[in-house]
Amino acid sequence: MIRTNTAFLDFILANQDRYPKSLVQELSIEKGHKLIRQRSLVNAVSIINEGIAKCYLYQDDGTDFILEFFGPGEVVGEIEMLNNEFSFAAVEALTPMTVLRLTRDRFIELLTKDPVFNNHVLKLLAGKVKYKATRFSFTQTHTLEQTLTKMLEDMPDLLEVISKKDLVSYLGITKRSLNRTLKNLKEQGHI
Amino acid sequence: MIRTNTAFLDFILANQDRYPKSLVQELSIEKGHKLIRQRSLVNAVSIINEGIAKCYLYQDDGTDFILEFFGPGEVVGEIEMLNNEFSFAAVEALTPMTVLRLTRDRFIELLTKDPVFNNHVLKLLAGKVKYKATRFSFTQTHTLEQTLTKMLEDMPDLLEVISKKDLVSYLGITKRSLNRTLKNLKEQGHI
DNA sequence: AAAAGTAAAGGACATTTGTCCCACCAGTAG
DNA sequence: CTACTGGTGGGACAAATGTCCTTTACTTTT
Repeated sequence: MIRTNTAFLDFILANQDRYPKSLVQELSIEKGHKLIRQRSLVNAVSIINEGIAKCYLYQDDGTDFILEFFGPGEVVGEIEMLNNEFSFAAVEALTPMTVLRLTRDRFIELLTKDPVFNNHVLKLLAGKVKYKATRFSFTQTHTLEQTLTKMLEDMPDLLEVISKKDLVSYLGITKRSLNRTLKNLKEQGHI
Repeated sequence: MIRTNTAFLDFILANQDRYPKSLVQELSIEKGHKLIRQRSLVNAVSIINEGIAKCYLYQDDGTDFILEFFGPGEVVGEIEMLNNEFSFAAVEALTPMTVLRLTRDRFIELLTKDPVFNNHVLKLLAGKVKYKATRFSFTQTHTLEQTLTKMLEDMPDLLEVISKKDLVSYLGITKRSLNRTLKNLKEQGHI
């Protein structure tokens, strides 16, 4: 549920000496800081080194919808870079983070000149497609109780790591529904 | 709602002479035929030239969930190819189709040797991510009536092109709910 | 045209989820 | 200490959606 990509992070870290500091900049991000704002220009790609971020959309009606939780190795901003469009989602640090940041030019350069880097980006995009597809399919065709049960099986410490507020946004439901369902699961002994 | 990618199709068609027939094979597909089966090996990438296909997941409980409708220029099988995994979704022709098919090796070769081809694939994946993200966010945070209203605004001939059965799978709802909501929209004069 | 078979529409009720609101508790400013 | 604040949990009811089954409409057959 918190997505990671150690293969890519390892690759980047292993090659960091080949990428001068000025081009792959290591940054610390405070909790709550936005790596990307919605509907803004994105001019850098960030690879998460440490920490967790949420990637979410906010709708006209004020509700947030969290698409993914990003952990180490996940990449942020590449979609906007490729599409040459304003960001369609926002990304915000849920914990203190460190990220490796590539400028737009450097990202494009690596993409065209380093086939291994290019392949990592292709795979990572394919992974995002697959993740969204399976997650939304499941969420859409199962009740909240079924979805929550599965999430808690996959990640027993879910409720310690992700705030209820964020969980609510991730599932696209209300606080009330989450509380009610958690209560049911407890009464049934599933938690 | 039916996704297309004319830029990519134009590029492929314009370069077809450079790609020998044996390597970019043009195929006719009958309505109902599956371009990809779920949980199977995929050894070719298909670019849709004409016709419409549905890309869907089937779950354990027997329900289908349609992820996207693909039209001309959309690409099928590239995700499995990149991830080197069995297919996670199925793709089936809704109309008679023609597709341009690349073998695995040819796809990899173009990806590594043709930067323009590579860039098209990157963009196309980024587009799929964005499409899924915005669509699911909307569906999850709006009622069926709101979602249907928007779909009918975007595509007034929706009900003529897509069967109710497929619409139900696309929205992850039941036939009953669709009928009820359509009836309401008619009574309100929105259709 | 009548009968039979099949798919689509919808009524009645059940379940799931949302809305509104209140009670409770911890922190903290006055 | 008191009063205010923000966050959390949950009761009561409303709305949305699903399940089950009947009715309608439309083919096909005879």
